Amino acid sequence: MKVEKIDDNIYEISPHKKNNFDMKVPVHIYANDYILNKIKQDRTLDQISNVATLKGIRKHAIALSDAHQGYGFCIGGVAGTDASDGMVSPGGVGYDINCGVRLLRTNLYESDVRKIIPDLLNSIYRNIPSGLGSEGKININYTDLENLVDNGLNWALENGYALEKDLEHCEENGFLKDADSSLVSKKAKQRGLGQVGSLGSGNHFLEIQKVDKIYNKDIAKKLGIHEEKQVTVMVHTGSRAFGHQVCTDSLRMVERAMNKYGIKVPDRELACVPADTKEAQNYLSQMACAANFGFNNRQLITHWIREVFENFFKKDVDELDMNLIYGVCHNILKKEEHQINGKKVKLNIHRKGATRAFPPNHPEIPQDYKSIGQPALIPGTMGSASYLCVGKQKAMDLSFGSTAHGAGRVMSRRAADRKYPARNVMDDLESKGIYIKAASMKVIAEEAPGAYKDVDAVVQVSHDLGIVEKVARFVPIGVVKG
DNA sequence: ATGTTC
Repeated sequence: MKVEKIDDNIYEISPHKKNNFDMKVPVHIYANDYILNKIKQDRTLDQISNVATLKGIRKHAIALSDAHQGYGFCIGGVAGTDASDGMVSPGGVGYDINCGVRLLRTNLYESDVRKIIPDLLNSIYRNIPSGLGSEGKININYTDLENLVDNGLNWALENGYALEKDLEHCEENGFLKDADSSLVSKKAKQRGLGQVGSLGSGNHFLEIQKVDKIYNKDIAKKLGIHEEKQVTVMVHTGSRAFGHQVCTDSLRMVERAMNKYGIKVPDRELACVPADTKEAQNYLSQMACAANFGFNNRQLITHWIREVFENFFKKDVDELDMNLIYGVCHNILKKEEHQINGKKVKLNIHRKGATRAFPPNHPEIPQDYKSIGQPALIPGTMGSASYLCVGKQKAMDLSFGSTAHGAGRVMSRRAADRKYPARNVMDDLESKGIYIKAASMKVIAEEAPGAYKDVDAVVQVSHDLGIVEKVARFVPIGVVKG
């Protein structure tokens, strides 16, 4: 497979025949030498080239600077398919539907939290169920859950778990309208029922961070970030077993439909059906339910974090300025309008391990952020930095308005578990002044910083390409891992 | 990511 450098930080794989399937568009890879070398070490380029063979794909298939191998599609991938009859693929969203990140600010400083960080984290840990199979602490029945997934964050708002302004600062206002819970299996509902408001496991985390560096003071100020050492809180989780089951169910449905319609793809994991089939629409409605689960999951966790801070600092949310800066989705499919060769087209944008990064004045941006662009959050792995960026016009040209979603693995969980003893990882973090509270030692090894790419390099590529602008960098003080 | 193997 020939990978050709066509510009600074841009590599291309030209369309060619691949296992008897024609690539319909080129692959574009956004990387520097270090990242491209990492990306070449797994099946990423093979997978994104397969994506380029899908019927109805437009312009280019994209591997972002955090790309690594996933199920069917690579993670750190973006593909836009014709919204009328192009392919819709559950693997292009992934199992953790609407995994995402939100960033809360505070008016506290490192000196306010440093000494009490173990107590603060323990308290958060007690208040927010974490770990594999963890169950939320609210009691809801099937009807409640159906309301929750059908109405997104409006459910949280009505039930006293959200502020009006939380919704305004959330991608899609925390509500995908295509949701139809009557299409979701009883099994998905049953698995999700106890998990609303739980952190989960793997790379999901909750971090108390401090501002490490501000790159653009004016934009930072508009986002409520004022100086170094200001404390922020970041939440990274998704739709738990509910979304996982929706993906499993949908893959099975789509595989059956492919047999029925006689659709062939170069990799079985790329199961897909055209957008104008009932199966594609069924998947999109179920995916919307899982997305709405994810929005509410992060919202409940936010609510409980606020409670803990209120108790600790004896001040309310307003006094602490614990406002949501923004919340983004990582794994999601959206019907969006884009321009290709000067023509407006409607596309189903699959973002898998990719963050929407719309430029200033885009209609989807909240009113108070219109002039600065959509905040795009790019978390690192535990012990490394996270970034707050804003989307730029170039993102519309290069990546369907998207950027990377995180550092991106370079090593499988199993390999990391073998290579990094959890004790050593914890000692390393503590020597850097990072306190960690984890549900298991295994997760610490699997999520060792060395198992990921360098997030600074990942973000720098997006910044240098001009698809986002760096606004601020954050480093953790304390981490809760599921 | 996930009651980590339908």
